[in-house]
Amino acid sequence: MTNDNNNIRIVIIEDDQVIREGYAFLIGQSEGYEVINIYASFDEAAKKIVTDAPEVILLDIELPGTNGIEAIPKLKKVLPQTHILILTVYESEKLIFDALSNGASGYLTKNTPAAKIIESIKEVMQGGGPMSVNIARMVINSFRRNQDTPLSKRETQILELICNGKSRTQIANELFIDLETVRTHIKNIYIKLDVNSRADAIKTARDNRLV
Amino acid sequence: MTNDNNNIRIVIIEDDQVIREGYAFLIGQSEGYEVINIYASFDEAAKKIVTDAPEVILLDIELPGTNGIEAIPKLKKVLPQTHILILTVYESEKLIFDALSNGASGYLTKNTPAAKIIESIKEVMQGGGPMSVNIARMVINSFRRNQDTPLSKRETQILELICNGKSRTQIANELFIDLETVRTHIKNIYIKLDVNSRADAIKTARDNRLV
DNA sequence: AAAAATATCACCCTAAAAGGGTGATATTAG
DNA sequence: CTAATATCACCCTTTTAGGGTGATATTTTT
Repeated sequence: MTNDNNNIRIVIIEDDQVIREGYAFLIGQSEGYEVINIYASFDEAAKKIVTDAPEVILLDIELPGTNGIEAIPKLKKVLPQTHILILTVYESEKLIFDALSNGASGYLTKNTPAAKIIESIKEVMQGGGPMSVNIARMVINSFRRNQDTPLSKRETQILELICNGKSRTQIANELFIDLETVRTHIKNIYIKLDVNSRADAIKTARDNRLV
Repeated sequence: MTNDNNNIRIVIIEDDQVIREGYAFLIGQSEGYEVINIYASFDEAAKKIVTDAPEVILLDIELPGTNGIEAIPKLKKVLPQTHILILTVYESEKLIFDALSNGASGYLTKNTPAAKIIESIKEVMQGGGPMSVNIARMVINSFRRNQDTPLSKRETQILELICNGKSRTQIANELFIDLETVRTHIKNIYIKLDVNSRADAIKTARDNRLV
């Protein structure tokens, strides 16, 4: 342990005492890292964390009181420059995207070895976005379009514009085709997707990654 | 070099001869990896790649003729199970998302050390999604919502429903509030975003990551 | 405690848009 | 050569969107 103030200042918020103190010990004894404080919940951390002024927060999702996902925007509000690294057992797609859209800088699962966590802390400080490999795959898949769509190219294109909230008229103008042609395409899209409204078409499109 | 058919079968498509053969050599001499073929362009690869039956393709973006981005869906069409790893100097957000949405399984920049590339090949075979750290940050940032939105919580919620193509009536039903209340919120959203149509609101929302 | 922002509802209005039905024709791709 | 695709046309009714102007209660911030 050193008093060198070039150390990366870290705070851990994690309800499991064993994990919390385990990580604190492992990270704290690494050269260049300093665990400023550890907390069992966000609510406990809330009062003191601003004065802790951490550069990186290791945050669990399952916490008593305010859960980790909800805690992210609150933490970012008082510590905008601080990087938040999610460290959790959960691999649900919804939780991952909620965490990232709320402002998390990375997402690690708890089976991650300590060395990798320590490396990830440095990475996040240098502008990286550390993720466990399986998380990365989920994130990548969320971009991937379905390769076997029932829709033709034109229909996909029009469906995309519908997802952008464009009206038939706007679509017609944008594609230099007649309003009636747009209508026909939309009708065919509806038939193929088995829907009968824009909202349903968008939902089906998103669910099946057609856009 | 070994004839062991448990090796990971790799094809490299890369126009720079030095890089192409350099990678081929480095990967080929690694235990468990086998470079089946190397090509200078997709068009050259197209004829033979099906019989190559690679498990992983290392693909450059800047290629003569068909570029790497366009090549991805064509490759996935004839080799649906094959993982495509983009290996390029480009770090533009558009190229990254185009690559991923076209079906790439990972995205590495060319400054990546050979050892990391070799590790990434194994990772992608095991269901991971390897990315360079800076790429990962860009991908994560694409999920991140703007923290200082001009909109209130309710307005953000309604804007999200608008992005899902919901009508005022549907929104009212979903939120258990009056149709007129929804109207008022939408009016206020329009004022705050300085727009006057759903399509423009959606565009502004997406551009500013309000949703 | 006062001021500002937010969430809720009401009613005026008109033009645009959506959705369903039916049919036709030219081009393209398998 | 047949199926899919892309294009356009006209019938119809109901819903939606957007603008204006107002009120009131709650919540948040100052």
